[in-house]
Amino acid sequence: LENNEEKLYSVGELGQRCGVTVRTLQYYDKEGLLSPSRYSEGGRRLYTREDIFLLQQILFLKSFGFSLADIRDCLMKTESAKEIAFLFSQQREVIQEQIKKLEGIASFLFQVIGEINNCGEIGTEKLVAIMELMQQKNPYAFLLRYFKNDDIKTIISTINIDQPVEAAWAGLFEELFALNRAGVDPESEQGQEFTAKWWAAIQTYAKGDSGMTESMFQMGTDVDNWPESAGELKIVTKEFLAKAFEKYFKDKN
Amino acid sequence: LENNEEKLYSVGELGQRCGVTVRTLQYYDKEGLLSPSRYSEGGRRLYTREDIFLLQQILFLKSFGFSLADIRDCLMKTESAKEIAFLFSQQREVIQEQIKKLEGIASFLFQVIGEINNCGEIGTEKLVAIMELMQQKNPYAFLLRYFKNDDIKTIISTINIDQPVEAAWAGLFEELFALNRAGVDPESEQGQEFTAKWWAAIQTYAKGDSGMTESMFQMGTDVDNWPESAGELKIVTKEFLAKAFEKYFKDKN
DNA sequence: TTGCTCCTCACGTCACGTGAGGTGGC
DNA sequence: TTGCTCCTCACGTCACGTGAGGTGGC
Repeated sequence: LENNEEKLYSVGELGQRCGVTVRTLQYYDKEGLLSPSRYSEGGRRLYTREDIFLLQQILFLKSFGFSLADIRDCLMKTESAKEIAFLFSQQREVIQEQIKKLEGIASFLFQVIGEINNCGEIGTEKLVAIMELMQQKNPYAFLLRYFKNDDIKTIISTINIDQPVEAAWAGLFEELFALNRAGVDPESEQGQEFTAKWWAAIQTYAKGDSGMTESMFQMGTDVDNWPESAGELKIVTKEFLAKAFEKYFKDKN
Repeated sequence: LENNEEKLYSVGELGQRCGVTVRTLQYYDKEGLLSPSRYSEGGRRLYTREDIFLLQQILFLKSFGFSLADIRDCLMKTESAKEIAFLFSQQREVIQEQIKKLEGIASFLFQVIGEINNCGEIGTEKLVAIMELMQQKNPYAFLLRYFKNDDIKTIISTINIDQPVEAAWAGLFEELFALNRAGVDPESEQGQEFTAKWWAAIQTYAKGDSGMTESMFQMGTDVDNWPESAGELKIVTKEFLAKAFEKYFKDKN
């Protein structure tokens, strides 16, 4: 109960919000995957932000089919915000890969449906082909290498020395939040000027990352699904960026 | 060893191509999920096309986290090609939903990364927000209703009475295969004329299905990942459609 | 004080994995 | 005949689920 103490979560609270049961958290504790850094006087588990980020990593890796034993070996204790940002960008890349894979399956299904409607039949081998596509020996094994490597922290600190791109984005985000707080209209001249800068940054940043531009296009469309705890980010995205880009693209065409 | 017998798979063969072990197929048999419709003289399991389509349904539903008990109740024995086509189109819709969800997560991650680089910190609640997004109480429960309903077959037969859209696609596919077999150059006038028709059909068909257009844009880009057993479909898509659309969009801009 | 959450055993379960010992099929 | 696949028990395991009996905290 100190003064500027950060929020702590109990097993039940955390479980509910993250979609896991109390029993699961107790099990992870017993197995040494995730032990809470604090306990109440009565011996109850209290999870800090560090613990929660570990849980986030666990659930992410688990969703790609890794065993708890594998996961245990490559969890990364977070010491700086940069490290978190780095791991998040890794996760985003993996998700982008997954999206591509699913798009491949969807388009193949579409073709097969067309062929069935045409021939009135489907061959055994085409069925098998679909299943080969769906399993596709998970190409995420590289994840373990990425995460397992103890040098990651060194790599990150190296990267940090010169990263003009990251710095540029930090500046843009600062500006975005400032504009929103100042109540600037996203459709105003000032708002549209900022939107143009943001768009230019996307174009630069998305270079060589085909999924990124799409990801940014999608931005805003899914805001309604974001949970309440997204906080200011949700408001800024919905109230400012969504409106700003709507007008921006309307004017462009 | 009859004359026009279709290809049969043994446990090992099927397992290898579908990414499951022999033991798994034996287990599914014992549990009554999937028993092969034929056996060799020596009592070995032989899987027909019907069985394989059941396995396809099992693996698809399993990949969305359903238990084998749940799956057992809603497997659909396929009696007509139309039924297979219908179930495939359901699967494609679910995949499209999944893609949307992943895109939402990716864009949210991107925003959070930006905020971290800006503030140099990430709040506990924002971490939790990411996890709420990632779990998102699987919205695929409706799948069970879709598949479980015994009336599905009736529904399908009803739909079949008037389906000008499906008929149009069947015609287009027929034409596509014919053109390819006739060795028509996709970049020729005849080829481009066909491409325009195909594109128009996409525009119509994609109405109200936001993922569809994207899915079709992606078409061709992932062909290299398609397995060999995709057969003529792979060749037609790669050799004809991919080339045809490349030129088509080049000319359009 | 009441109701809810959380605690630790401990046994159960789901979906297979892993040999053990024997047969089928090219 | 050899090597590989496949067969059926049967016990093991991974990641929890499910009470059983008791305590913590607003």
